[in-house]
Amino acid sequence: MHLVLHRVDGGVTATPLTDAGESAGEPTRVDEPGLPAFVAAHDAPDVRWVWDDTARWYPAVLAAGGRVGRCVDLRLCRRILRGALAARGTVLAAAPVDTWDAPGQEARPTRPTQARLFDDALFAVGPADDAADPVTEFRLQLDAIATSTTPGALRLLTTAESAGALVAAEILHAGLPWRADVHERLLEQELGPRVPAGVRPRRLEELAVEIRTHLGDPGLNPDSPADVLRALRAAGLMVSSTRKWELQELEHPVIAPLLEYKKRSRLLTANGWAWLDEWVQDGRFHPKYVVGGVVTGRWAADGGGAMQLPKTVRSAVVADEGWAFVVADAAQLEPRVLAAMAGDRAMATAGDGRDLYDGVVASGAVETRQQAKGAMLGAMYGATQGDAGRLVPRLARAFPAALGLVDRAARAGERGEPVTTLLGRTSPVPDEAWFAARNRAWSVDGTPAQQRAVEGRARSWGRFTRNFVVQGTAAEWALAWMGSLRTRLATRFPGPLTAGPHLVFFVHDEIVVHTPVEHAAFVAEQVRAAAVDAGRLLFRDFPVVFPLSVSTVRDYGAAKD
DNA sequence: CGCATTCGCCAC
DNA sequence: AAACGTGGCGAATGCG
Repeated sequence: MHLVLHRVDGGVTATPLTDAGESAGEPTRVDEPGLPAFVAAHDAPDVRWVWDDTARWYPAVLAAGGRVGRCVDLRLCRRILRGALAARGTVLAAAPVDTWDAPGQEARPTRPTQARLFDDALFAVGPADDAADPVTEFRLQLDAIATSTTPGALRLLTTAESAGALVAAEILHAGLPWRADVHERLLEQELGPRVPAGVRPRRLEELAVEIRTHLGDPGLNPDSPADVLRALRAAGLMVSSTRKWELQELEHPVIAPLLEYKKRSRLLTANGWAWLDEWVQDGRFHPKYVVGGVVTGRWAADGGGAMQLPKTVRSAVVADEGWAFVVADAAQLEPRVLAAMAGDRAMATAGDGRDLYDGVVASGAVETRQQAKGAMLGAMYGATQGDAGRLVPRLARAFPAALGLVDRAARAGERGEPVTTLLGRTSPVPDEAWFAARNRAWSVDGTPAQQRAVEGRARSWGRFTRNFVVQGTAAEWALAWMGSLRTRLATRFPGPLTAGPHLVFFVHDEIVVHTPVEHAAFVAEQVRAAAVDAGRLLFRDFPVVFPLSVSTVRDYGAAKD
């Protein structure tokens, strides 16, 4: 049973449809304020809410203490289906571009102007009517999935993506517990007492003085790479940039304070007092995830740098009194995903019951874990040089199926063809200029220089498609993992979201659940069970395992990584 | 002056 | 020692 929500004539209609998309009764009219209560009254295990954009509908439900079990996020699903190679021959694929192809425009709480306040007082303006009919769109999508070449995979992908949208909305709502006092103590310790924006904190100023002294340049601005580079060269140091890894190699008294300055300066600018003021309210950081925000299907984050939360500040993430965090990280997720999607039994065996890189060493392909890791990442990223590049051929001999899969993806990309993830998310193809340049280079008046440049660009696109298939399928595994965990937790704790264990953070292959201490063991068990679910959903009975490292901690900084 | 680009670091 | 994927973000710098 589906209930399709639609804003029309100043209110909301809920249209019941069968699973096949056929009418299952008359639409019900609800007024906007009554929507959360309506959703609460009608949510059920067999109900799937259909709406244009989860971020536009779900926050009000959550704010009222409600939640839903399942949904279809039409905008996210449209984007997947529109691009999917497997749905290329469908009516949807041939339909002209319309508003469903536009990015989401969730109701952003913009500050109303005086004029708006005046209008609102007069007319009590609610959200505008929806331009497009979600029932029509939903049926178009059902048809696209059913008539695609891989209906099962696309059904799973769109379901997982929609579940992801629910998770993202719930994390935004609940927020990550954040102790501003702990964070402030850390800042004071690293930088000195708090200073106004634009003023260099004491510890940084001391380091700046040291740097200037060592370089004999009293006017040096250590925040200016150009300035620092000039000064380093004037001091006789041969460097091509001021990057950390390059400076680390040098022997000079300025290097230590300079690296120290860069490290602390980064803390100040990325997660200093300004960040704390802007992003932490009432003891919570509310990460706004963008589901499918990365081409590969990975999530992105909008503001606050949620996907790049430095290890150094994670100690400020402290569970509420009587609560704990269950932190779980999928070990060597991408190579395991690659082994499974390629059906590479040798690689699956390497990862069975142990660290996968240790297993690669045990297979005899390479000598050390470090080599195994470097070569494996190199194979998935397309390394051609250095240690990794040299070792990739040895992996190719040991694991021909897995390496063959990424190589085929790379070659398709080099030809300008799309590639797909396991469930059918499809890569973009290069723009017209890419093809035009290629054709020009290989025409009768193409020059060798043009041909070299074009080959370089082709290899670069090939590295993108090589990685796309693995990164994108790993993102699908993570969606399935979170989706399954979410359902498991909701089944056991059906009340308001934040009254029981709930997801509060996610980074590609790692999740954090905030839970009452007494339920931590149950949560840890469910997190592991959900990982098994995800493996089965994607790879059925292929013998690949997805081990997790799970820790129960009071603060995120204490989690094993 | 605002906007775009570059540099460099953070995460996976 | 650094070349090998996906991103966000902030300060400095370049440009119209």
